[in-house]
Amino acid sequence: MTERPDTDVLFKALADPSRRKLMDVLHANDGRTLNELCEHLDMSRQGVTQHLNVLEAANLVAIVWRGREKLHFLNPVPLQEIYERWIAKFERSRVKALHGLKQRLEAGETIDTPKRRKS
Amino acid sequence: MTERPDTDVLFKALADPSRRKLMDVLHANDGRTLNELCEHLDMSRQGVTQHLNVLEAANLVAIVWRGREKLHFLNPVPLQEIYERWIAKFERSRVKALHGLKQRLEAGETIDTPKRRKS
DNA sequence: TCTTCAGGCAAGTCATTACTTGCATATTGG
DNA sequence: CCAATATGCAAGTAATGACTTGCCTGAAGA
Repeated sequence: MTERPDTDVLFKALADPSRRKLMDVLHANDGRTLNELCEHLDMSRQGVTQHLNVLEAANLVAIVWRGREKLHFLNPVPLQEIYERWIAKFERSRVKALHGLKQRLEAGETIDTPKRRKS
Repeated sequence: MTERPDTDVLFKALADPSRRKLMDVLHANDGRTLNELCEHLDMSRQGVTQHLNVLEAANLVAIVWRGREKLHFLNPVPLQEIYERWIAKFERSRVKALHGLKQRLEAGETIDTPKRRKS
């Protein structure tokens, strides 16, 4: 049960606030050009381009050329993979997890600790 | 509609394959000690500790001390935030997005392009 | 046609991150 | 009480990532 190769690309694409912002902007109004997107980010055009390349590599954004301008469209499909692989899977185990906690704690004696600080 | 501050910490925590692996291991069997977790990762104990600290900061893993050993438990709650803030939100707009694509393309004339290569 | 506009490519810088090694501390079991 | 075990803390390194600047190319419109 090893990880699909594009999973890493996907998560890394979502890991940057500027890229999430770009997705938000596209979500509000899909099909924008590069220059339009630049107006929402406080960085150089090339910076935005690089972020968009990452999103495109993760298949979260699709590109269509219209003449000299580049239109960007959201593709939410990969997000579905995250849902299935992560959210659903872990949500199902929520009750189980808390149950396991109790079991383990009751097995060992000590619970609270003296000298150890960190949580 | 700006991003909650812990959102970034959460996404960054999920962005590393070793950390996702740790979550998988905990999902398979919750409540493991640090040493047990180390057996599944090909790196030094301190490396694993640092990854676990990131997961703990993101509130994805909870720690309980039992004597000298540190038990780790999954907390799937933050994943739910991702679902609501990201998956559900963008999934709802899937049809809308593709519709917008058609509209934009029909508005402009050119669709296919000559000299431009990329995508 | 020729200037303006939209965007690409390359290389360099700076910060962050992943990981290591070495040593210190607390707990447990004999 | 003491050796072995479980983990923490600090500092260093090497790689990755985010962003910039400068220059180049192709399409549009007066």
